[in-house]
Amino acid sequence: MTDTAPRTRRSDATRAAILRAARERFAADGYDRATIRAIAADARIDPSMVMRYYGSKEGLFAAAAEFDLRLPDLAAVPVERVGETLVRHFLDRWEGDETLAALMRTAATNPGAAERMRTVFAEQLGRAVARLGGDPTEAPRRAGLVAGQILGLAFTRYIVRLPPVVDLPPDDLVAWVAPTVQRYLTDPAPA
Amino acid sequence: MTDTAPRTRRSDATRAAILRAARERFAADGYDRATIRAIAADARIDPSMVMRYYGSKEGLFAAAAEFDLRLPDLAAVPVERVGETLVRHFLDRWEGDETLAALMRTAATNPGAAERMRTVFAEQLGRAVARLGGDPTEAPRRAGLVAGQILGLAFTRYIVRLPPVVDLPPDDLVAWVAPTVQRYLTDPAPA
DNA sequence: GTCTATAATTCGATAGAC
DNA sequence: GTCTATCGAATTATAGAC
Repeated sequence: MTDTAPRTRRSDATRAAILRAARERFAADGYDRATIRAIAADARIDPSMVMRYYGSKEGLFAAAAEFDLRLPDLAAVPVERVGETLVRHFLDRWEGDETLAALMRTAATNPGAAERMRTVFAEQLGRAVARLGGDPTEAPRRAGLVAGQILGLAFTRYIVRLPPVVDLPPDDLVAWVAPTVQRYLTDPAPA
Repeated sequence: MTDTAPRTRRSDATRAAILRAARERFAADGYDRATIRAIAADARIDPSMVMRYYGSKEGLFAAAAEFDLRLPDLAAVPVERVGETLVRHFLDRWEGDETLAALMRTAATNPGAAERMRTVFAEQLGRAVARLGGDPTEAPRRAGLVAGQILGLAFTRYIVRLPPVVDLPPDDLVAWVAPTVQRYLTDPAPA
């Protein structure tokens, strides 16, 4: 143990560059069309490095698709503004991070990514909704309805890029959609 | 012109079988993962037949992705029930036809399919919304918001298959979501 | 009209030199 | 640690026999 390279101190920079390029490519092209070769070219390294560091394309995607919604604590905001808070948070969150787009594009055809998506929304959003109080047995359903509206917004704005939705300024979007989320979260279940 | 095969009467049955199989495969797997070989195998014909009839994989998809939302005339229903009518119609429409799922899966990564999707929703849903009366300059935006909610519902229920949304009976789904669509269609624009 | 055979690519993954 | 070389598999598309 008296060698000159004491630490397992490989090129963490390379590793990070791969991950960054992978996120971009997966976001832009989805799982199938994003090739290891293209990702490696973006990261300015050899394709075989990707295999060395992440084992396989699936392993790389698993690492690239780690996603924390970073949801705020809904118990800390006035209950009548949870809808607005949540919509604005999601808009901010994914305007600055393409990972969710990558996950959506991939989940459309890849079962593993769909499973990941189910986990992310059931656990993270489910937990945030549960903290609002209310009937605990209803929390998953309310979270599911919110996910439906939020993901539909993401799909039309960032994936399909429907012009009227793309052109709407964030504030207008919040004004339109927040009441929907508010209702899914706090209104009594319909008869 | 006195031949024994007077009509360009090729095997229309084969052509239809290809189209049916293509719709199923594209719906289940998306564009990239749905191979011509698999589609041909489903249709019990040779892969080269697909090329003969549709020219290319893109040509086949274009034919398979023709999609008519078959929207009802919203001017013919009581204005306070247009939301309910629309949500119920969409649920019925795509429970019985996988083409929309195929289009969504493919639009996630294929620019041509995304363009098709924009056209379908802008033209068909846009026209239906315009028939409701109201400010014509607002119709596209309202249609876009409705598309966001509706497609999000489809994405969570049929693509990602989020359990709480999958488990909700259609009637409950209508009860929850119809007010949202109703508001996007008929409420005054928020300040 | 239908099928066989194959061309031309492209991709993920591996082996091994340096 | 990084790269060269290549394998084996899968794909779309074409040429041509029957």
